[in-house]
Amino acid sequence: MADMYETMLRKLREHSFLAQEDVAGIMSLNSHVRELRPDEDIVRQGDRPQLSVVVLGGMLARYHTLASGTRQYLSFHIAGDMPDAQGLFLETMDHSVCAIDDAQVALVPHKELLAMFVVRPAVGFAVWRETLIDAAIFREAITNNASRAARARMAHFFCEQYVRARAAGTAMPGACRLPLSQAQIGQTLGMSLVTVNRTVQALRATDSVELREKTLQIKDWPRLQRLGQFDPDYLHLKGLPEL
Amino acid sequence: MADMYETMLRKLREHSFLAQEDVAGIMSLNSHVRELRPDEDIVRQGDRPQLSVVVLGGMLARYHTLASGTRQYLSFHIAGDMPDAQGLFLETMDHSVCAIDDAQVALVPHKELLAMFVVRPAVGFAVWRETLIDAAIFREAITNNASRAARARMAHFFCEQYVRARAAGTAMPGACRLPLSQAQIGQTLGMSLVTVNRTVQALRATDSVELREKTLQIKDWPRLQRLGQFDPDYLHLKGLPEL
DNA sequence: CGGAATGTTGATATGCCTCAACTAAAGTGG
DNA sequence: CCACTTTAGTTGAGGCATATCAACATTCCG
Repeated sequence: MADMYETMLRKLREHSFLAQEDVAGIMSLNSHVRELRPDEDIVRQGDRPQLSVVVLGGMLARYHTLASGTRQYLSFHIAGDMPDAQGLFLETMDHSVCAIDDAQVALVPHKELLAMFVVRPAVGFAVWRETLIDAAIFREAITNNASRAARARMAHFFCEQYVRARAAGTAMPGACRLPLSQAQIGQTLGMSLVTVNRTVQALRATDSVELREKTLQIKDWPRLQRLGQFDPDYLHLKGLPEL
Repeated sequence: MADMYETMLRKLREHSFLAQEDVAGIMSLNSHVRELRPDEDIVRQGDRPQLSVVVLGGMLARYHTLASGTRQYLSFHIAGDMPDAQGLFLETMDHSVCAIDDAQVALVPHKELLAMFVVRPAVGFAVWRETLIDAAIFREAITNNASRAARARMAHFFCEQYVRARAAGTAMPGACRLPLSQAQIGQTLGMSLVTVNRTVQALRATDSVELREKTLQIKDWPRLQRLGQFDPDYLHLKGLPEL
């Protein structure tokens, strides 16, 4: 299984320069690995976590629970992501984090991370950058959900998931894993299950993507990108692999 | 006019403890004040800013520009907010920042802030916390736009603006300034201008809020809160003033 | 004072939601 | 290993919330 240090370094180096001492600092962090089952929560709304999560494998999600009990998924996280970095500085969680499929995470004590940020500011800045990219992704989701019609909205979502999988190194050529049910996609994009189903079919009919058996098959990237009006700038990826 | 150091300290102290030396560090920052006219941009999508913005007075907004040319407003910012803190760590802006009405901002060089974060980590952590609360607000906007019907969505939005104005000290008793046109509200909540107009009226009919002449009048806070299913936890305000 | 931006109202169209039924696949226990 | 149950996906029909179009009222502002 993936090593935490390697996974974390890979991700941070995507956008930040780390000196020898910074790397050494990261390598000195204590952590332990935990396996998660599908739908299992790792942090819950209202919690005051003392550990930070680094995704090693599988997919995690953040979500809000509404008064009615329904979920709103906010973001999805794959290898290298730190889906609860905010827990480092905000007392209580305003959302929950769960596993989507089987997942492996590393847990690092907040104390150790904070102590390192003081000694090696560059590491703190790199993780900060990470949380800022997160925020950029949230902003894009606002725009996507508020101002694009169903088909474009879903196309955009698929584009993002694919590009991020590419960047994380978890994609196959022209495809990536997307272990979401249609119901979950609905709770992400704010559309009903029925509309999700029909929109998936509408996209399939464009011959640009296909979602089958938890795998997203990209059949015509330029067309999909056009359909979703997708511009990857907001992901702030430096060396975006050619698509 | 408001003093930058005072405004900034007030805001940071809402959630963070600052030692004497941290305060001294902030007081030593160089800055200059700039006046903005309504709709004037201070940072644009694609820019690489070298200065950070602190809002002293008036209201600023962040927004995306879509391919079609229409705007999607992402967030609104009042006294104490740092609406482009992300520019500190991300090369290029993925969105723009503009003034909504007449506004005053202080501009602080990135270099000075970054140097201070190294010397006084607590100041960096406080600003980081600030950006994390920002992200929490974005997440709530995702949920609001994706999963609430027009009336609840607008009620929730009004609740947020009022509570934040209270926290920033810019509110009057039972009212706050909200200098948005109905068109802008539509570009925030993802609804058409016509729907905004009718929804404003629908809310007025509930006798819980009234939006008139750029002022939000809270007439029945518990009812408005109920209508918008508003729970202020996500704003991470410590000493939330009683409402 | 005249023109532009903002707000208001009515009528019509439509995209998406809801309800409902059914199929297919996957997991479970005897 | 097969009956049984549950979950996931699919399809059709009807209704409603919201978009769109269009006209007019009002306020703002140069």
